[in-house]
Amino acid sequence: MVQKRAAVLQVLRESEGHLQADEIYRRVKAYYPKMVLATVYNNLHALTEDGYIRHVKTASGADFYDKTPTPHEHALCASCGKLIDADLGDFGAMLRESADIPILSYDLILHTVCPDCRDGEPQKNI
Amino acid sequence: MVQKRAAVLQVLRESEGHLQADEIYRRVKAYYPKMVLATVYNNLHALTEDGYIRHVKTASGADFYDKTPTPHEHALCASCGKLIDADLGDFGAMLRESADIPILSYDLILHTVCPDCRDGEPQKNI
DNA sequence: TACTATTTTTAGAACAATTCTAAAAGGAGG
DNA sequence: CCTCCTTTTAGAATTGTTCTAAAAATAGTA
Repeated sequence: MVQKRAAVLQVLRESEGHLQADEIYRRVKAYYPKMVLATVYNNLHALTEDGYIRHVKTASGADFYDKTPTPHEHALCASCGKLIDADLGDFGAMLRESADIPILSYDLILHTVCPDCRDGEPQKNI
Repeated sequence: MVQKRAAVLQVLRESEGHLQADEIYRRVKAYYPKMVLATVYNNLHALTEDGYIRHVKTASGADFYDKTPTPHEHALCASCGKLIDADLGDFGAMLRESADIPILSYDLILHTVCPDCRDGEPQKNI
């Protein structure tokens, strides 16, 4: 793996877990000032293809990249805008059982208030 | 309700049920050639606010507007790109029960192959 | 090492869907 | 027929992402 790709991966792995492309860009730039946003996207795509990370699309706003590639669900905090992991048990199986059509895949984003914001802390996003 | 707003609503109501803004624009233009895309968006927002229709956001590509405002789930056909209704029983309740966090709302889009495409018909979107 | 092929990076333009802005037009009520 | 409020228009702006073509880096192999 080439240096800049490794840096993108490292930044994401050292993060809380879910970052948007522009935040990854800002962080990688600290190491590689010449880095360009297109390179971040290139590498995020490559890393996603290769199964190192996961691309989490959202209906509103920028997509996130998740350092954990194994399938699980996500929630967006309505207060601070952070993406957090959500445990829904074996939701996928349940979904497939209850649906009246064959499900190839699905995009699910829950909207919640994250624990930090619930406890009266952060809220950087209002 | 003013004429153009009514026309937007009518076009959607006379459709199969789920249209994107630019398709609504094209259809309304048949009645009002001077219609402008911004007006379609204005009216779609107003109609959504007033509960006449429903705004269905997607993670990839344009959003849809649904003539049926009552809550239900949706699936996108991977073959032709159409949005169709999906019956998932009382999915919302099930979701809230199985989640480890409070759920304010959620965005869910299933990916499927619609009945028409399954039966070897349409596929306009490949 | 030298040569070639492939991959990665860059810079900047392009893109798509949507929103914004400010002005013009339309309609409603007194 | 004024005045106010809503709707419409035209076009620019925005946002996040992708594309393009050229340059640079890297790898593979003789």
